[in-house]
Amino acid sequence: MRYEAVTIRDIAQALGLSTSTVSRALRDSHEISTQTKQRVLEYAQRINYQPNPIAVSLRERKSRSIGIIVSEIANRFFSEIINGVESVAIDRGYNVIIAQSLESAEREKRQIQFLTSRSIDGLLVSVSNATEDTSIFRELNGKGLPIVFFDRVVQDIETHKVIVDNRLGSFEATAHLIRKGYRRIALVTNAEGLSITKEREAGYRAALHKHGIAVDDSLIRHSSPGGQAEKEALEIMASLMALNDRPDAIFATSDRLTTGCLRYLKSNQVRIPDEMALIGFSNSEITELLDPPLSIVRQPAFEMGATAIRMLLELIESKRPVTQFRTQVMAAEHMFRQSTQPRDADRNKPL
Amino acid sequence: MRYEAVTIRDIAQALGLSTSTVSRALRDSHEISTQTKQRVLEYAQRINYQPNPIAVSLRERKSRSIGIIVSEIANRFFSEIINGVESVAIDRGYNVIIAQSLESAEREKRQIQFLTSRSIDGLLVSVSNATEDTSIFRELNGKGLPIVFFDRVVQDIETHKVIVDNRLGSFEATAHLIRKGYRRIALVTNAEGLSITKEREAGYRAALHKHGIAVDDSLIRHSSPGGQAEKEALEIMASLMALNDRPDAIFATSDRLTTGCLRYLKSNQVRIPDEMALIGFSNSEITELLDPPLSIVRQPAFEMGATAIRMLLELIESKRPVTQFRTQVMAAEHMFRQSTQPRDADRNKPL
DNA sequence: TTTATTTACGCAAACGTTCCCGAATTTAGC
DNA sequence: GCTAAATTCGGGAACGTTTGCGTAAATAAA
Repeated sequence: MRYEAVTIRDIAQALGLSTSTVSRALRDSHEISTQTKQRVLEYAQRINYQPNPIAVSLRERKSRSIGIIVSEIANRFFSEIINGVESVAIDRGYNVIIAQSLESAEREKRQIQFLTSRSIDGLLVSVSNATEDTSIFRELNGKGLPIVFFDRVVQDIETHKVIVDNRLGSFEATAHLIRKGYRRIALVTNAEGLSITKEREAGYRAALHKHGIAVDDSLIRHSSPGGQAEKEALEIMASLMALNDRPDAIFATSDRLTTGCLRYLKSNQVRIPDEMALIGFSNSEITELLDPPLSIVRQPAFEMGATAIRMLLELIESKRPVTQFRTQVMAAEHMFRQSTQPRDADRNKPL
Repeated sequence: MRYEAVTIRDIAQALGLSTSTVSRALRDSHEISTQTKQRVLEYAQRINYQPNPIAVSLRERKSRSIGIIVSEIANRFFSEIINGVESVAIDRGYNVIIAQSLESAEREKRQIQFLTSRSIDGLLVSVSNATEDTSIFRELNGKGLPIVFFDRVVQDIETHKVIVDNRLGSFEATAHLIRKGYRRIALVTNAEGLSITKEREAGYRAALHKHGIAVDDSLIRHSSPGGQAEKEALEIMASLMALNDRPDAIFATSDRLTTGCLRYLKSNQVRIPDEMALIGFSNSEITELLDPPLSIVRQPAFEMGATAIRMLLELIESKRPVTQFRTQVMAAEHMFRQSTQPRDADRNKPL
């Protein structure tokens, strides 16, 4: 509290009571008479008493604040997640401290140390694409800090997790392309090592396999950890276009990558979908206004955030240590638009 | 701190010192011998001592955290602002607690009370478009809480502010349309009462006036406070299109409004810019990928956030009360693209 | 040698709560 | 009427720091 705040002691003195009585009255303890409670409550109301959360935190050894670390706030997917987190946190009396890793392992570590040094009660994390060493999470979790992973999880740490069904989401996007007649489908995907990368790649492979299409590893491209995804997408696209047997469709697995691919195709006047189809993961709200309207797979970010924080609060507020952990899997949503339409003429023409 | 944290007392006991000596050694006080400091520092390092920020806050009566309230996180403009804020806050050892008003006056008030009850050292605010009663800011500021307004400021509260040159930004956007041959330019703008609304409208009027075009008030439309901007943009557009003398260009003054206008035009197959030109405020990074590539006025959000927090820290860390306040004005940036091209044929054809 | 000054440290209070424990008063049990 | 139990409250410690003040030892000034 700043500016001469009114404390519990002020109330006590004014009413001729002790601080302990006032405290108890305020917390509606059974061992305070109803009339005393009445007096205290009334007076507290009148002078606008606000308990000092810092003092409470010190005493209770918890801060009623949780930390969340994402790769980047200015990314619609994550800002929607944060919205979801915030919406339930506020109701439960928690505040959320937001930090971003900006896809840097060092920055991630620094931010997490910062968060934990600020006495958070729990941590929500989606790891950066550059983190290889996950020991910090293991240590913190081992020491008793409740952690819930979302989106980009670390597999071998036992705790609650919330993810989308990346495999199915990718499978369906790929299958859609195949149904529309595309055969040489390139996968432009995130950094290797990320959980979501593996899952999405698996879905892509499964779809190809199911339709009897051989996987061409030269069509599978990963962005590098810590890099600028959008810029890398441009380079990846350039190299894909330089192939003798260039792909006829692109499946990009993140917002930034999708944007990068689209940007490349447009600035090089590659017609979409005639020369190259495009579908990608995205949570942007204006993909249908793009040229062409973009087919996307969309993640239920808000709900993911909301479930993640609920799970975290469950851990935080649990009386005894939790040993049973869940992984909540949510379905991705697909919007098929013009960027993956079958090519008008070409389709019926034999190759 | 959670999980059996190591305290200053642990160090004291281990080294046979008093807590005060340890504290002073840690803070490099001159009244502790260099060798004692050495021992303390070394041991603290070894057992990974982290000062408890809660205890420090209680003692120091400040929390080294600041609050920021914006209308909506999932808005590129504001998330960029937050990025700017965060980037300098972290360096200065502050953390930022983010809250959103979602354009609701009640929610804004609740959030601010929440923030202040969490003992923040200062507040960064961009008011919601529904707030009429600004007394809460005045009270808090009067009680000594440092406040810096950004973007949507409240005029008559004396404190630091950071805004963009809305008037000039609008003037130039409007003048651009005029130069391109458009004459009936509609202004689709934010809720009345917002500082930015007035400034942007003024710029629009000034540009028309300078070019000898009479202002037609039927072409000036405000979204309503607290409403869904994008949805309202659709309605506004419908009513503008129903006009006998419909406009030939739209100037939208916010991200959401711009998107709404574009969405309307596209879904009603109104050709842009042939039938209707469009320019709007936006901080989206993919406006050039839209159909058609969109002309925009872009605000230097990151820098705005950075300057706002610097100003706030200046207030917070000032020894004596600050009485001299500044309003930092930054320039908006314009990108003129296809959505405001002169109409090919029409332009040379007499009406 | 005596007195003043510096150096280096410890004691204890304070920040605003919560809660264990004890005590005074009232009520119940018989 | 007396003991036992319940009810209602206060004292005070504790959470982990910082800091004003006091003080012993060491050094300097006289």
